[in-house]
Amino acid sequence: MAITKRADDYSQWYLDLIFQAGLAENSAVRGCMVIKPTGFALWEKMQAALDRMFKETGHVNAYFPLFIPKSFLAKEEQMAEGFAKECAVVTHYRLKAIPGQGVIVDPEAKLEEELIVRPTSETIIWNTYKNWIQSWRDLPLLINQWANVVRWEMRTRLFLRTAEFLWQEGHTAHATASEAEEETRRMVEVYRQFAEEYLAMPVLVGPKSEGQKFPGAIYTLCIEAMMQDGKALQAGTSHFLGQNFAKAFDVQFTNAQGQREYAWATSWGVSTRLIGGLIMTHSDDLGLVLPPRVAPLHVVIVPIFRKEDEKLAVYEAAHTLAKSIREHPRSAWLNYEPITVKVDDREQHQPGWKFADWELKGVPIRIELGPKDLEKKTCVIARRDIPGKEGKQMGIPLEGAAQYIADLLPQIQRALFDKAKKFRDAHLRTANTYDEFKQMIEEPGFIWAHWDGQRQTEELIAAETKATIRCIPFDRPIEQGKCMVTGAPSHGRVIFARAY
RNA sequence: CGGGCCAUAGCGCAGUCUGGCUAGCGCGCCUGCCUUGGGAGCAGGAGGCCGCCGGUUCAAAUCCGGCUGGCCCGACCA
Repeated sequence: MAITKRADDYSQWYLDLIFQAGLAENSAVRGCMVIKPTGFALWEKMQAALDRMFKETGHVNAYFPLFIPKSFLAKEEQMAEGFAKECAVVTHYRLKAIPGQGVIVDPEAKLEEELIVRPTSETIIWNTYKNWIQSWRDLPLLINQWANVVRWEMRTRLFLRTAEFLWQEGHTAHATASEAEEETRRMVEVYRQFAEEYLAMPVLVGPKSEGQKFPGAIYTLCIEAMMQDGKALQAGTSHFLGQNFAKAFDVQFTNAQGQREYAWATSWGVSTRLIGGLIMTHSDDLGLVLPPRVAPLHVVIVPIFRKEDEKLAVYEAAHTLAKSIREHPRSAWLNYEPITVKVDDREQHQPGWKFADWELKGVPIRIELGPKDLEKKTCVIARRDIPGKEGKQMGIPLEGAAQYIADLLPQIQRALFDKAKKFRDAHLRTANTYDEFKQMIEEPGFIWAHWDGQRQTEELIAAETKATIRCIPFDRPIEQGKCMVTGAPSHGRVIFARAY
């Protein structure tokens, strides 16, 4: 029943929380999860906000096939190499029923060319773009897809790494390199904004090292977040693909000067992994803590009463209050969606049980309403981000409660971001020597260190310490130094950490 | 793919070593009473092919053989 404490076993806490809050569970299919209604509602909130931001930056949605002919994957060499080891492959198109033995794969029904279940859609999409792009006037092509993808991972963890996951993948085509690079940068900025303003999750933004970039990319920009155990989570990536895919799929257009050119590409994505990141950024030993801007339910009202007449009066007041909150003027801050409220009228549970239950579910605001409050025409408002007595405000007049809540939600959002940022910054440290680094990496957090820019050096560090370069932040200080391993010159520190 | 462990009620487990009684416990579920301002209490009740197949035995959850599924630890990863 009780959730494992974070301090005792962080990963067990994470799993306990997901099961008990009812976000997801393991399915009958190895490595694939069932996202339960509560978890999916969270995903829908994220989708809605992101989709809006994509549209505001000029993108439109489309949908491409789940299956990709095997030969497509081979056309872009780096991609084939990067994903070959984790692809699900469809080899047959039919089963055969054998009486008494169930079904077998019909050996007669072998596909001429195997189909890959998409691990990402660059190949099928660029194969399609070939037909869509002829002129510079067809560009830019700014398309996003909401989809599921499959990567056959050896070891999986709910939300963070599952064999199948939900995501969005943007795939754009541009007439010039600089336009595509601008797009790459624009979209990582959209992700930063989403992570920080909706998920209240502070992130570092910048390129990945050569060794960590996406297969097939010229470079990869990322947002990188720190979890409460000090490990890094890659929360979103935006890739500049150069002309790699245009060349692989022969996507050429005629420019304004009448010359044939290959198109320039970007791709960018975030996934249901963000739900894992959200959990590991804010939640506590009592359960989930949701930032108001992505919380499917903002307010829950717990009625308290003894006798039948009290019950009637309390319920009536609770529903009146709920109505006043729902009908409160909408704000841009919630994308003009209403504040969502639920009156917890479950008769089989007592108030104390309900308090704990809603804390587990992460609802940002809980209102307690009982006979004592009704006498004074007030209510008690409790903040999820400040558990216990300190987060309770007594004597809020029922009249002004809706306004109070409308004001409180942004404060909670802000407090969550500030707390997470304070934690992140407190766990950003600097190492000057490799010995110092090795010692520091055993403690939670990120480390700023000088690196010579060489892939082999990063690989050596990873092999010896399990730490990788997470990000080369755009806003890092310019600082001349020497690589902590090789002593070769470095023009600035990069961020190292152990990662999920 | 290497190493370790597990399979008994919806969930978590005991029982297996040393074969034998009606297979048990906690949580959850159902009914009723009582309670409700931080995870209440009492009473009654439902729920099992003991993973599957075979063997030993008068007798198997328990011993033996095989199979299947799952979990954990390592190498790969959004």
